[in-house]
Amino acid sequence: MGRSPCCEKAHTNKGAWTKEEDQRLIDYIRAHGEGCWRSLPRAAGLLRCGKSCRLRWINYLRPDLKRGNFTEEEDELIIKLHALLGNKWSLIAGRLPGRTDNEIKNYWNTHIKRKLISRGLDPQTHRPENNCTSSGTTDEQQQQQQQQQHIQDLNLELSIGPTQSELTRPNSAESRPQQQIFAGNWGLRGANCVEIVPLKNTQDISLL
DNA sequence: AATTCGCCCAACCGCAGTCGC
DNA sequence: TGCGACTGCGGTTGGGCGAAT
Repeated sequence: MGRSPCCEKAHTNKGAWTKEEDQRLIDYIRAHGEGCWRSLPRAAGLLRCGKSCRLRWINYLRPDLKRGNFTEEEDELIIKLHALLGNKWSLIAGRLPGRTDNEIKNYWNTHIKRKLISRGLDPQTHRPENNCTSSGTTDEQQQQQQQQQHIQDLNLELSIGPTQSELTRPNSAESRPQQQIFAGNWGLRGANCVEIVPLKNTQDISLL
């Protein structure tokens, strides 16, 4: 027996949202707030599953969303955060007000990946793709190496502590050794990565 | 003008974590 | 303590659209 489906698929709409559906969702959330996604579609009179409503709200309808192109500063910040956190899009989005994880993920896959490749860097590891280059490095390559060195110089040190619920639950957090990821001056607090905290100094990531 | 190609992004899917009973 | 329900996340897909031919 597999897990039960998140919703009754036979009676739900799929695909692009209509303006009317958007408006219903906005009206409902304005009146009742976010949450209870499972019961929201029925309460709001939408033939959608809760997951779909949540995604639509978070990625498209939320009033605090910043639409439009990413700035050069945002680009660099995403690159730094990705070097720090990997594909933790929700965490990265948390440091970019008005941007969603989906938006950043898409932007990464369509723009930044290519940007890094053109700099000769591996998009996943942020290291030079071809480290067996022979003699005669160009200025551009030297620049790339300096940039890579800059990322490595961040002296990243992440520490992951217990979540709030773990802290309040007996026999959980205190009985478990603290997990640490030595990745720089930034610590991740909570398994859900609720916040990123500076551990020593922040001068290398002044944008954060 | 018609067709093809490639890019972009909204939306879906499956999994894992968390919560409540 | 175990289990089911619910939520959130990351990977992937596919439709729309503009550029190229």
